[in-house]
Amino acid sequence: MSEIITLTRNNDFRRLYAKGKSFASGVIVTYVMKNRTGNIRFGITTSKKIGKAVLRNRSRRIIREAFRSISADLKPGYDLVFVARGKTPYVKSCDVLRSMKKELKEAGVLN
RNA sequence: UGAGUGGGAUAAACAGCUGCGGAUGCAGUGCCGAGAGGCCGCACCCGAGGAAAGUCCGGGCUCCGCAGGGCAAGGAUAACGGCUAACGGCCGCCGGGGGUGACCCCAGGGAAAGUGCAACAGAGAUAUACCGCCUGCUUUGCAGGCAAGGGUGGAAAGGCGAGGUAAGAGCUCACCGGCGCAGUGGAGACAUUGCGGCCAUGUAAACCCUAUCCGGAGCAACGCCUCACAGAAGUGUAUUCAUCUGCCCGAUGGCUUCACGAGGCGGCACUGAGCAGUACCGGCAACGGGCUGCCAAGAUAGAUGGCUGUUCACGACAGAACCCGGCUUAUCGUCUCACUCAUAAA
RNA sequence: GCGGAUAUGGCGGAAUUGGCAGACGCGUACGGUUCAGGUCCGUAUGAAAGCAAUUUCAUGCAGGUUCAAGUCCUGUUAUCCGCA
Repeated sequence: MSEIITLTRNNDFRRLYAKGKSFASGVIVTYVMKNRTGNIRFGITTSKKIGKAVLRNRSRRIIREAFRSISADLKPGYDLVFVARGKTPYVKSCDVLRSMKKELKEAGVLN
């Protein structure tokens, strides 16, 4: 039985940026790395480049919603970080879902 | 009808399913953790803004010694009267400026307390005599008088007209302006009337002077708890040191400097300078009082998303983070109230 | 949360107490020197209008004070930095 944990520490994010594999599309960038906990751990990055607070919140919500609908089909034991890009707050969540699916399949995390 | 001025309200709406955060009630005392603590089920309710923003002011709250005295230094404000917990805010009013008008704008104290600066131009810039005008003489000029006219400049010794004179000049007079004194009105700024009388430019968003006000730091404040650690250097009992800066006095403390890990809870959402309404009372108004109703975000990587359907004007600026009162800035529109001008009609 | 700094041609970077802004260097273009290139020397170089003389607009942006603002004041935008 695996559970979903939110990444909070800056350390974890740094480790993923440095050592994780990355997959990119126009709306989202995904960093993937195996961990030994047996759980799925994920985090979302929305930098100030995206825009003001409203746009950053919007990006985060869309990504979280896409992740929620896909999370049942994930293999356990991975750390994931999703980075929003400039376009992200202006697209619909199904677009994010599509590219997230594609990137996770490429990474081999998807069942 | 057109053009405009000043306020106010609103911030797409409705339905269904699902997802997220929180309060309350009920229940197992089940699960996780070394511990402080945390998590899980069901029901029902609530869940961003007019600016939540900028952090420009004023408070509350907390700690620093509960906040002391004097002189400095620094900062803020600036007609007058009021409102307010307070304010650099608001209301009223005065003065000045703009607009045909509704109305709008003004850092709006002091330049005879002192200092500085005013480039270039110009004869001369706080002082003067270049061209001039007038008189006299020994007449290509010299001496004396004058400051009206010319020219320069942002600014040239109140303005304009008349009298006056050798030529001129507030030298005299009328009007205007400004200054001083007195009277009247007003709570006051001030207005107005009378008399006297006319030498001193501008700049204080230059230094400065006057009046009033200001202790510092901030919720990563601060308090409590759990596990871990209990170290190194310096001062030597008060003439030193610390408490926002300097000096003096006073007070308190006994230590000061460096090092000081990981985590949890409270603070924190609460009856509060509270919010909404009002055919009520006082006040021109800001506002105060009365009455009625309500107590409905509270996260901690940070809650509002997704899908479906319908409608329209097709949706701007934009996300609470300790809490209030303002100011400023951003903003697609829609509705509404009062008023002004023009035209037409009555 | 608290606090500070900066913004000037294509680039770097001057401009004393407010008083002629675009100094100076780099770059670019043209010309000269050379058989050729480099070096070196000279001229031009913010934008718009105009044949030209010249005029207007230009110090991040919007206002204000002043006779006069890159400089002083207020608001605002962007960038950078410090402390906890």
